[in-house]
Amino acid sequence: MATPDELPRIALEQFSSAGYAATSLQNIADAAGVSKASVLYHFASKEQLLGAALARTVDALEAIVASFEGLDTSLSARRAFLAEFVDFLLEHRLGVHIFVNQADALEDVAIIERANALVARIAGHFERQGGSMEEQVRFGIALAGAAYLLAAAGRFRQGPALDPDELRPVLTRILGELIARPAR
Amino acid sequence: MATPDELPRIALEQFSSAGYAATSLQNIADAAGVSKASVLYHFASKEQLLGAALARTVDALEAIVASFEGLDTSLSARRAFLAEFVDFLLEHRLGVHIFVNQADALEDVAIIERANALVARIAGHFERQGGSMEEQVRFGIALAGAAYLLAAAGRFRQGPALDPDELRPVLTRILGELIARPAR
DNA sequence: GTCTATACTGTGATAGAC
DNA sequence: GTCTATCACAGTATAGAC
Repeated sequence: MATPDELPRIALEQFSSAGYAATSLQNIADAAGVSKASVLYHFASKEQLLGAALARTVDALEAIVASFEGLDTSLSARRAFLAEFVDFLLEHRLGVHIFVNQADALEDVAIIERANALVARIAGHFERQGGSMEEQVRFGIALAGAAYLLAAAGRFRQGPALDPDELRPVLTRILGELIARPAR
Repeated sequence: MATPDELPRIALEQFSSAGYAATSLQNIADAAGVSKASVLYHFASKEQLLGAALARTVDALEAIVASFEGLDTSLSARRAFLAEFVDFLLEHRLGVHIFVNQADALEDVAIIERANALVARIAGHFERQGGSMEEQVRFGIALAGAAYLLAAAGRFRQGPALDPDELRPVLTRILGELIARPAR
């Protein structure tokens, strides 16, 4: 039986893998070993539980965006952003997965709106730099591709699951090619 | 009021954007201008409607996989595959979006299992060529990134929505960098 | 072939005992 | 703070009139 402060983590796992709509409070209560009513004692609604599950992820994203917007538009600044961003993706992979894959299904949920606005700010910054549609596309592929990969890591792989520490340099290199290349 | 053969297309749009679980038969019936019972007259269950909505996409994917597995592992063969693949992504963007983003939420649905097996075959082919975990990661990012971008195109963009014909060369170049690079 | 009406199940949320 | 019991409602699916 899980303690109440573990509920957001348990909920996050299910919201990420099965989807918010497809995950019932009963599912979460069962996984936590408590009753549905007990879950709703700590979080007044399913939506508030989602908010609690995503709070740390949105805070981390906000910190990244704030520091990023203070930088100039040089390649080295992009590379610095990238390192931060990869760490963020690795640490908050389930939350990011929800933002990317369920953003429009959950578009009227407060915390999702907040996250969408933050992603739009990053994307806008990248677009202003390159000015081209291609830069926008590159950023979208990098974000969504990484989010998918980290949440689904191992689904299509026969071998052992992907290890975060093994993944970090690979992800940094690939995302670097996408969004922090030298200008052509 | 839509004709019955338009129902799969209408359903596909909603399943892709709002998610399968979050889309009710009532939503689909309303969008089609018919009653819920009428939808269920043509498709015996919600799951069968999903199957009809995804049928063309899975068929197209199967054709691509079959032709691809007949090829050798040269760079030119990869490039040929890529051209086919980009066309497939552009034409079936909503279906691909469902496969990528809702695959594990729908893992016990027959047509999703079929699609998962096909994607695993492509991924396995790519892995065999490169042999490295990085090749697998590159493929995952390319697939999921493109799927997200095409389904969500314009969500984070202030300007006009992305045009498929404008997008094709850009997508081909970016995915080419990811999965059809010259060997290093 | 489309509709209204209905059966049945599961949902989010609340009340109240302990 | 956790539980059982219950509420009102929406979900899929079916029955039967037309």
